[in-house]
Amino acid sequence: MLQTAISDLEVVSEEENGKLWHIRYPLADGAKTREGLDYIVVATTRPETMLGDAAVAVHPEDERYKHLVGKFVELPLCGRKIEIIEDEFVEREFGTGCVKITPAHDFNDYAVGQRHGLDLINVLTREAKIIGDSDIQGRLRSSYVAPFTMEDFADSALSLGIPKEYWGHDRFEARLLIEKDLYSRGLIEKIDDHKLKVPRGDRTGVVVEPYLTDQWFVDLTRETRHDGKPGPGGLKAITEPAIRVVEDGRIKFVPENWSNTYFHWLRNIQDWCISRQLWWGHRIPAWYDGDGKIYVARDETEVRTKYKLSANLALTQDEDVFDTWFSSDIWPLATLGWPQATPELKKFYPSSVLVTGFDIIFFWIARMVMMDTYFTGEVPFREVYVHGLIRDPEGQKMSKSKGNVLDPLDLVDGISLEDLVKKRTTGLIKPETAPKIEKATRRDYPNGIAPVGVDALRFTFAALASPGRDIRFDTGRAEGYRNFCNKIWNAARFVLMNCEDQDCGADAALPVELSVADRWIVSRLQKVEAETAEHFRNYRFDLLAQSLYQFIWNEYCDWYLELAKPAVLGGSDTAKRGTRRTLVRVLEASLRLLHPLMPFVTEEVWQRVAPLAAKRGDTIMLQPYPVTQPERIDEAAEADVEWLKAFILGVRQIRGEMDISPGKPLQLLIQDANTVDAERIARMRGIIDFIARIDALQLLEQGAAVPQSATALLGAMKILVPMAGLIDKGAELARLDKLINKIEGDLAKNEARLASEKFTSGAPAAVVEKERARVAQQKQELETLQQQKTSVSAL
RNA sequence: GGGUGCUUAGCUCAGUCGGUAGAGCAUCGCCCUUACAAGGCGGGGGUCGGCGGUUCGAACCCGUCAGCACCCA
Repeated sequence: MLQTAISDLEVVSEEENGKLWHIRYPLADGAKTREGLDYIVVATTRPETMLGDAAVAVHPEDERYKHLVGKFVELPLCGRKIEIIEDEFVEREFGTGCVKITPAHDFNDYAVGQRHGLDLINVLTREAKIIGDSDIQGRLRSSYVAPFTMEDFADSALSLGIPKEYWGHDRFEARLLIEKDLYSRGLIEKIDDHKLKVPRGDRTGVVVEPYLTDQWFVDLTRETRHDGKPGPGGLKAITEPAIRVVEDGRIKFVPENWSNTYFHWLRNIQDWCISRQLWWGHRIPAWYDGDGKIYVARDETEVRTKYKLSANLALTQDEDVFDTWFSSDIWPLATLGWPQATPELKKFYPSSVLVTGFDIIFFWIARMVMMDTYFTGEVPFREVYVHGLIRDPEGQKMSKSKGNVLDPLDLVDGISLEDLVKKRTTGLIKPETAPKIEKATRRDYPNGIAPVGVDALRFTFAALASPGRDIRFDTGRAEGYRNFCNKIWNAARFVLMNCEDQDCGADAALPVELSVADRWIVSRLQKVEAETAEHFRNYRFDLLAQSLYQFIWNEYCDWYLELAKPAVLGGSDTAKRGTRRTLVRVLEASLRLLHPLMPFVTEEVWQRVAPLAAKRGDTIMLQPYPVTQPERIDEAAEADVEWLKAFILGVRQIRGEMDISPGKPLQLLIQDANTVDAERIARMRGIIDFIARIDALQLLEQGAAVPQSATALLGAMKILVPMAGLIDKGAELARLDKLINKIEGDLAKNEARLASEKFTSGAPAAVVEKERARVAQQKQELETLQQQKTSVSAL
C-alpha cells in the first residue's frame, strides 16, 4: 500500500479479468418496480465500496425506473436509506441500468455526487482497510464545498452502519466477507465474469484507490486567484504562458510534432497535487500552530518574522514532502544558483537544448517550462530534443516484470545465454512468468549476446536514432559497429606503421607533392565535414553516423589506404611526404569528427596520431570540431578517382566472374578510349597497375583485331582481359547476357517514356534532357555489348 | 472512444525537393594479398502493407481499408 497521494501519470490502467456482482438493493417505504418486485438490482465491480454508497442512480430517460426516482432504497448490510437519483452519466445498457454511487471512492461517482449534493462517505483507512469505530473518518457532510479538511468527516463507522465484522479488514478481504453475507441474505442476483480496467501504481503494481485526503495543490486552472485576492490565477499566470512559449517558437520541439502532445496535455490540465506522504523529498514549507492555522515561508524563522508570531508560539512543520517532479521543475534554475543572481545563471539560463525521452514530456519538460517561465519570465531552454525509447525485439517497452530488459553492460561486455536467462528470471514480481520469459530469451538470443564495447554501443544508439521513432534494438547492428571500431584501430596501425618516425610533412618549408588520391580524399573530407555539421544541426544522429561510417570505411580505408600504398612504399621523397601528411591529417580529422559518437577508440588513437599531424593537446575532448574548408574541394580529383574506381571495379568484376585469382597479374587491352580516358590512363597508370594488378596495358588502334577477351565497359571505353584459349565461352556469354538484359530492360522503359508526348511536354526540360542523355548512353553500351557478344559467340 | 507514429531486401532500419530504391547484419562465390579473416574482392536478393485518386511521373502528396506500436481518456 503506497499510503501517499500519487499523480495520474503514475497510474497505469490495464484490462483485467474481474467480476460483475449483481446485488439486490431493497426498496424502502413499500415502493415496487414495474414488475412488482420490492428491490432493484445494482451491478458493481467493487462490492466492498457499497458500504460508502450515497445514492443509487438511473438514467433520466430510463422508463424502467422513472417512477422510482426520488424514492429510497435500504442499503444492504448497513441499513442506511439512500435516495434513487437520475443522472445522464448512467449507461442504461450496463448491468441493470441501476448504478450505486460511492462519491468518496470513485472519480465518476465523485462527479455525480457534486452534481447532486451527495455526501462523501469514506469507508477506508489509509491502509485501505474498512474503517472501524475508532477511525475519525466517515461521512463528509454535503456542505463539502472546498476547502474542507479531514476533520469534517464527522461520522463514525458505527453511525454509518458498517457492521463490526468488517472493521479493520483489508478491502479485498472485506469483499469476500460482504459477498458471503449478501449471499446468505439472498441479495446476490448473480455474479458474471467481467473485464475491467484496474488502476495500478506504475512502480509497485498495487491497486490504487481513489481516496479523499488533504493535499497541497498548485492552481493551474483559474483565471483569477482562488482566494479572491487580486491577481491572475494559475491558468493566466502559469498554464497559458507555458502554452504560449511553444506556440510562438520560443521553445521548439524536435521532432516538431511532440509539441502537439505538449499542447494537448496543457490544454486539458488539472490542478497539480504537489504533496506526497513520503519521507524522501523536500519538506513542504508550511507550518501549523495549535489552532491549525497555516503559515508559509522558507523556514520557521522567516515564518515568525513574516507573520509577526511570538517566539513562544509552538509551530509544527507539515510532515509531507513535495512531489519529486515539483522539486525537479526548478532544476534548470537551482543548478545555477537561483534565486541568487549568479554569473552562471546569467550565462547558462536559458540553455540551448534539453535532451529527453517522450515519456517524461509531461512529468518534467512541461513542468520546467511552466514553473521556470513563471519564476523568471524567460524560458528554461530553447529546444527540446525528444529521442525514441529502446524497445525489445518485438517492439515492446522494456520492463523488468516483462523480463525483456537489455542491460547496457551486457551489450558492452557480452553475456552468455544461461546467465542472461538467469538474470531475467530471478527476482520477478510474478515468478510464474519465468518460463515464458526464458522461452522468449532463448528464442531472441540463442547464442547470448556478443561483447561489443562501449564505443560500438554508443555509435549504435546514434545510428538507430532516427527522429520520431523508437528503437528496436538490433544486436546485429551493434556487432557491425564493433567491427567498425576494429577497422579504425587497424587503419590507424597501418598509418602509424608508415608514418611514425617519418617525415609527415609537418615542416611547411619542405616541398610536398600531392597525388590525385591525396587531393581526392582531402576533398571528400571537406564534404563530409559539411554533412556532419548539417546533421548535427538537424539532430540527425543516424545520418551523422551513416555518413562517418561510410567515409571512414568505404572511402578512407577501402580506397584511400590502398591508393596511398604505392606512394608511401615507393614514391619520391616529396610524394611520400605529401601522402604521409594526407594520411595522418585526414585520419586525425576523422577521429575528431567521430569522437562524439565513439569517445574511447578515437581518444586512444588520436593520442598517437595527433603529433604526426602536428596537433598538440592533452586530449581530443578539448580539440575543436572539424570545420569544412570549401576551398579544398577538388572536383577534378574527385572525377578522376571516380573514373579510377569504375575502371578497377570493371577489372575486378571480370576476375570475380571469370574465376581469375585476385593475385594473378593481368594484361589489359583498351578499346575505344576517348582522349580523356587516354589521358587518365597515362596519368594514373601506376596506381591502376598496382591496385588492379596489371602487368601490361595496351591501347588498341581503331579497328584493330581483338583477341578472345572478357569485357568490361567504362562509358564507351572497353576494358578487355585477353583470355587466350582460357576463356570459358559459356561463362562470358552468360555474363554479357546479364548485362545486356539489364540495360535492355531499362532502355525499353526509358524509350517509352521519351516517346510519350505527355512526358516531353509536361516534364521540365532538364529532366527530359537528362532522360535523353541516359537513353543515348544506354544505347551505346548496349551496342558495344552486343558486338562483344557476337565476337565471343564466333570463337 | 480520441490522438500520434509505423508498415521499404530474410532481419533491423535510412530514403532530403515527387524524377529509375540504399545501409548494416544475414546469404552466395573467390581469396589467409605484409593495417584488418570481427577481414578483402565480387555477386544475388525488393509489385516500397492493400485499393483508389492527383500528376508527364508517386516509396514520397490526397483518400480509404488492414495490421502493429505507443500516448491520452
